[in-house]
Amino acid sequence: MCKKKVVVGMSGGVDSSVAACLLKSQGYDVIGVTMQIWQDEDTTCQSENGGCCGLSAVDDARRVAQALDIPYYVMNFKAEFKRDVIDYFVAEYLRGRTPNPCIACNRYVKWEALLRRSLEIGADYIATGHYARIERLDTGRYAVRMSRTAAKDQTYALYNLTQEQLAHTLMPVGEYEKDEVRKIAEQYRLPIAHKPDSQEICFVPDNDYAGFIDREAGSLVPPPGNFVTADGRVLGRHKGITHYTVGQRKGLNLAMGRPVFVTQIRPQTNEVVIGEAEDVFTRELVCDRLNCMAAEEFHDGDRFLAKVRYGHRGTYCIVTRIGEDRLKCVFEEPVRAVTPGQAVVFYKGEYVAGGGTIIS
RNA sequence: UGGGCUAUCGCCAAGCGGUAAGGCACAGGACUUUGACUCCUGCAUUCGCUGGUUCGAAUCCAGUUAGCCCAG
Repeated sequence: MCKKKVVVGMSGGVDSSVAACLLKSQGYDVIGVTMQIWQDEDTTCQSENGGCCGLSAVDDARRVAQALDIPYYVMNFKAEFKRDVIDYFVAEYLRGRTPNPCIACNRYVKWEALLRRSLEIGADYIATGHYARIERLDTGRYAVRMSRTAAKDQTYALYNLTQEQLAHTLMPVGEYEKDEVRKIAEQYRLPIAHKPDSQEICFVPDNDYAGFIDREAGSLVPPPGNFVTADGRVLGRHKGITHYTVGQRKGLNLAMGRPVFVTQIRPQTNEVVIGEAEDVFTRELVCDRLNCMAAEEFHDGDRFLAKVRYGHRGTYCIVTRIGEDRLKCVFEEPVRAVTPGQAVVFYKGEYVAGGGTIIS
């Protein structure tokens, strides 16, 4: 018999480690790979030499691979990551939009680049530690399905994967609850069983993404401008549109006596529009750059549960085609902070039907 | 130059002789494989200044300073 070969993207965290573990016990020929995407060589070297912390992603992943007795490699994807994630991220902010780097990273780096290279070395699949399931539907199409834990569902960030990519992907962790995953990590005595999960944008460790953009884009960064109301009244000065996103409250430095929020960013006039809490709600949006997943295509009148951000519970909407690659969604109730640049993901039941990028 | 009004945390604002509410802003934390939202905690030994009356004043009195309004 010929064991299926699978490359597991290992971040050094609990989930991807358990994914590798599960696949191995399921009989796959497992290869562990950590994608080097932005870390400095220096940093990696330092911690590898056993400095004070010694807890880099690579270190942890390597130790897990050792514990599982699987081959382990580090692959360099810095160029792809720079082009498809960082440059995109910065360019979007300069345009006054709010990108989702994880979605770009998933589609273009984790899947496109890693999958290609994995196939090249003879793998049949790649696998990750995402809380999601991949299934082949009766229609023959592949789709991402919500993880068994509704509380820990990561399908939103995966809506943009292609059929081809899905056909070569495994997500074993999606069948388990989060605490089950931790238990498995403990059972197998994986060295990272107790690492905390969660982080901010991985390539902005200090969480100062505006400062990151300043360093990346330099003189291209838009200058300070006015905070205005929808009817044009000037309320104050802002630090530059890259510091803001729709729905934002904190950091405005506007003492209006009540909380106020960003309702719109106008790159043309370099203005940030401020409004009341209720002004942040809208009933419709337009998106483009569509990707179909469970759905073969989108039809006028289709009704989906739509998520407008990671962690959104979802709101039902009716879609209408308004262009070759463009859709209008009308929600059944108001949705908060629909933000250009973010993704809208459509669900049919537990399956991702598809999605697109919000443009207004 | 007369007359009046107001001066309390970065902003707004309670307080009316009994030992400084609250909101906004801000800071820290929680939550979170994006940005946000949300939640929790913190935030004036001091009330424009100087004296006085009181057991006791941000609260009463006098003077002083600043801003605003009306008159000229």
